[in-house]
Amino acid sequence: MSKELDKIFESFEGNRIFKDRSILQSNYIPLEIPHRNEQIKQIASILAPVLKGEKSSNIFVYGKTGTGKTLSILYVKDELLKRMKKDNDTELRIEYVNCKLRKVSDTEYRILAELIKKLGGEVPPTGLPTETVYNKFIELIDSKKQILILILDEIDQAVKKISTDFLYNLTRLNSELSKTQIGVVGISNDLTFLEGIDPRVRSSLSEEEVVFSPYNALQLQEILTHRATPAFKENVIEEGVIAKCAAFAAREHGDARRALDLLRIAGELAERENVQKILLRHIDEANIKIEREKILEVVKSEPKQFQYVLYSIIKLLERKDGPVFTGDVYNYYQEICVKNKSEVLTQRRVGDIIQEFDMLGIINVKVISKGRGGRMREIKLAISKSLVEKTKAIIEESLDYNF
DNA sequence: GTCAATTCACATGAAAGAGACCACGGTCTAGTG
DNA sequence: CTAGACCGTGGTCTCTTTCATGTGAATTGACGA
Repeated sequence: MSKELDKIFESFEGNRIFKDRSILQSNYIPLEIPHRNEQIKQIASILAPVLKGEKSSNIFVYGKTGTGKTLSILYVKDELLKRMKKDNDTELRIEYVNCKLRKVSDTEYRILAELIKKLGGEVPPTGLPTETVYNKFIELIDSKKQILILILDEIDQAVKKISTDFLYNLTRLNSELSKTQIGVVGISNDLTFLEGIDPRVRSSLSEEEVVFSPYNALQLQEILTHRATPAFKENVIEEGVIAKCAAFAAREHGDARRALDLLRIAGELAERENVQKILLRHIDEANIKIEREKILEVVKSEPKQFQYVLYSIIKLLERKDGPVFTGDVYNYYQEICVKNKSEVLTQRRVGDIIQEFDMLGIINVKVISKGRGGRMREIKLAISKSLVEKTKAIIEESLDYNF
């Protein structure tokens, strides 16, 4: 419904750019997935037995972000469900869970809770022993004869946060079920993920493996064209825009999601400016905007202590050229805490916080050794000057005492 | 001059604590007949 | 007698602290040429 309304509003508001914006959104599942036929066929043939009521092999899917893993799996899922015969006595259920989404499911408990919810059960958000939740899950799925395929997206993240026990339990689950059989599809961004896993779990979990290699610029270009044609009105894209988008994303290890985001944001920018076409410069602007919003959003939502640490880094780097080191940051951070009458975290913790900022791409961190001078992190900012100023302003707002 | 041991200033890991949140079951209270 | 309020216990979850161990290269100092 809302999609239809979008269309209506867009055409009424004198929109000159978009025909159907939703096509460029990352959760949109297109009818065709270019350059992934091989993988889709592979997955489909592995999962095919479930149509006859037999258990399929477990699959492990690798590939970096934005290479179409999730999309392909969901596509196969839909096709399978479409072809499922109604008269079959064993039911087929396929459930998808993203293990990374914070607040949704990044612990064993929550993944199970999420699954139970999808299967129509009910489980409180916390408070129960995990054991109970397991039992409830087993009870729920074993109530009738069915085949269950669990798609666990970003499973590497889950294991990092939980432990491999979870996977072990999962693979062992089949032996505890009498009527139902479970197949697991694990999706991982990390190609080396299975290396550190218990061999028993590894062998049962990755009976089959499917690899998604990154798209190259040419393929990205085709994908973009494929989506842009129905999404935009005719002749609103300047020559070379698509190519530029593709080039940008190809630099980011062929991330198609990124490319689509770029194109969509560029479109929105053009629309807001009320110009007729998406120009090349809109891509640049979109690129900056995505970066900027991502980072400012993060900084805003980060707790006070994190902000203090980041502020220390910014201030210290402002004062002197070249990198700063863990110790400097910690000292300055302590000062800030004292002056703002806030509690001071231990150095151990601050070290972790610094590393988290690195992961977020706000700073660049390298561990260096200065010989007898010790071993420490070398910290540099990884964002543009103007963005730093903006970040600083945001943090200063929440500071009682300004420097 | 050479080489291994030492040393610095942290990094990195593991474990456990604090405090918020919550479910569950039992007990107490107040309202009802 | 019963429904709802009110606890106490035991669970999860996140953020931290504590304790322990690891680490890369400049520095040191013993050694031999």
